[in-house]
Amino acid sequence: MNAFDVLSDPVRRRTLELISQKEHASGEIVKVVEAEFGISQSAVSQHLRILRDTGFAKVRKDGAKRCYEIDPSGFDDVNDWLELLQHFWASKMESLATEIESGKRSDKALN
Amino acid sequence: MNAFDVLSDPVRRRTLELISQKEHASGEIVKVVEAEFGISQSAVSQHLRILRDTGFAKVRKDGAKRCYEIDPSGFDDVNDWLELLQHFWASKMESLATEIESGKRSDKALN
DNA sequence: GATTGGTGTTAGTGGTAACTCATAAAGTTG
DNA sequence: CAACTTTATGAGTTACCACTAACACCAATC
Repeated sequence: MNAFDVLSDPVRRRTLELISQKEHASGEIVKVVEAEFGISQSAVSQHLRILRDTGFAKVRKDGAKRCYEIDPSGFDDVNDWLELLQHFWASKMESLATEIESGKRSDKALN
Repeated sequence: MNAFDVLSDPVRRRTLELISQKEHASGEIVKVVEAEFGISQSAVSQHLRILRDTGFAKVRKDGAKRCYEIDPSGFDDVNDWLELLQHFWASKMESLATEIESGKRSDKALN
């Protein structure tokens, strides 16, 4: 599954919000998500699997519990793509600014 | 449709790549996407409608042609969410770094 | 070691989104 | 104005993804 597909699900985004602040046991995440979205433990567990498989979350065993924390590497593709795009239109804005600037200069020259 | 849902589609991402560099007529986008993804003009047009409706693209009429250019405002939600999240784990990293730093200091103190 | 708690997995189902096909609308050209 | 170009829209179909239900697995507790 693609990094953008991962982020397109609101349950997964909420989960990432939770584990980005501090690590959380699976059960804690289930509690919150169950309350806010009304879905089952199984559903949450499947989302957690996706977050693991796509590099958005890391797991640590603590007895029977599984503690999830954020894994920044999952965001690399997304960040790269967004930065590339914003670079493009930023440079377009720059050349527009330059154009306006040179326009101003022309105006001055005409005066 | 959510901003993240918009970006989850590869055709829409490719389209945004195209129009972020310079404005393109609908037909030009169709040509590229048709070649790369093998989908119809209709499908592309429907994607363009989504990009319009969600604030990712702006349109300019030029006779029968419609020229699409990027609209940065669509990215606001995405950028905000990502920045918030990265802020969280960045501060977590900071406190970890502080912890390590203070650990080093303790080591020195022990020597 | 039986039972309970915590979590993950699998099979099957329903809803949604992306597609095609057909058609409309609006502009251009001969 | 008829034919053609360019783009958008609507109806209908298909594929996929998120969900539930049932079960499996492992650890803890009595």
